[in-house]
Amino acid sequence: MATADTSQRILDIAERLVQTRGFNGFSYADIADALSVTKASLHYHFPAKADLGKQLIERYERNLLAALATIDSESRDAREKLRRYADIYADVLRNNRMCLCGMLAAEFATLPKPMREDVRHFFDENERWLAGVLQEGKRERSLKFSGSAADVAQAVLGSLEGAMMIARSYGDVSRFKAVCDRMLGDLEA
Amino acid sequence: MATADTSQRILDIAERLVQTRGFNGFSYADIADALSVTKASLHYHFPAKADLGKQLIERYERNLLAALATIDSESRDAREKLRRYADIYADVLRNNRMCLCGMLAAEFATLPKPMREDVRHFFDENERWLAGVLQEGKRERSLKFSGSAADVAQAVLGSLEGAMMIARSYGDVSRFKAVCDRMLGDLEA
DNA sequence: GTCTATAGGTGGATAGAC
DNA sequence: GTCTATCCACCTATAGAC
Repeated sequence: MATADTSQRILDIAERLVQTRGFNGFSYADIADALSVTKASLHYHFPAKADLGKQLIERYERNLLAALATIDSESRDAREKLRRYADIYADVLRNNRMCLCGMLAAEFATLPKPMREDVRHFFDENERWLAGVLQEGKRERSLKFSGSAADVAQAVLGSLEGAMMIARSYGDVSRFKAVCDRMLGDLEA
Repeated sequence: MATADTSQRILDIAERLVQTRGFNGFSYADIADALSVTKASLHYHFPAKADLGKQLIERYERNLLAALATIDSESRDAREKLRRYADIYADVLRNNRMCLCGMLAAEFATLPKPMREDVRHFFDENERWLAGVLQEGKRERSLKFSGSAADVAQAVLGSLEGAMMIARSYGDVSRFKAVCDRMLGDLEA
């Protein structure tokens, strides 16, 4: 479709801005410039910046869950699922972006409350999916780890978010890939 | 000393603000309120916010390097050094703060250039020290890992920063401790 | 070194015409 | 739905008195 509706185009621009500059690092004026509309017309679609932020997270989570469903349906084993999950992060970084919610986690204390709950929910869903994959991998013997799947899921998520954030400071995707491959290698049976 | 000089008191307040709210999340007015002085007097000590930010990172790094020197001199083996390194992060988180440079890494794209270089330098120093400790641990057999010490150092730093950032979103230090203990356990021989 | 006062700009947000 | 015009709060920063 060449004609995405206006709200979606606003969200596209805003998403890029948050992932590169943070929620406190962009303004309605930035979006207005990029879209060649006025600030006032943006307020028609998203009355307050908090509304925009909340819908941003919710769309981001929906898109991720859809991607995870695709991975679930297309992968042969848990090992492959985990590899493809990490690839999602690498692709984001390749566009010089940070994970939307990783970025918002840093700004957590300054976020409107409704956004905070959504950020946590995003992490919860990631860990839930990861724990499932890890458990599956242990059962089928494509993955190995000690301790609970939930604990490992938290460690994996934290590693990816942290490595991503640091690698972006160096503008160096290979740095992320190295950390990533190491972690995946350790988990593979 | 009850009488720290004014510049240091300004840096103390600013440090807390950056670690909790980010560099774009506080203003000179916030510091002025906390110190009961006017904004204008702050500009006498730090003409521009970029100057304040730069000195903030440099002091933070000096303090960290001093702490690492203490760890080096007081620890029996590399295993203990690594544990105490992780404890520094846990203590920061216990004060509801994020690592100063982890925070700035998220805001990297919006930072004044001189601050960016200092942030990277901070990470470099952390990794350099970590790689030394890891190498030492391998030699003396208190630590074990595959691959290069430099690669593992990057993974460790990324894990701690990421786990810290996510745990802070939940206001849950035990979440960080769990990830941390798991990682350290894997590295101990 | 700290103050008052203020400049000059940008932030999010609203009213009302078209 | 998008525009012009505007509000008001806040931002970083400076000038100049004390």
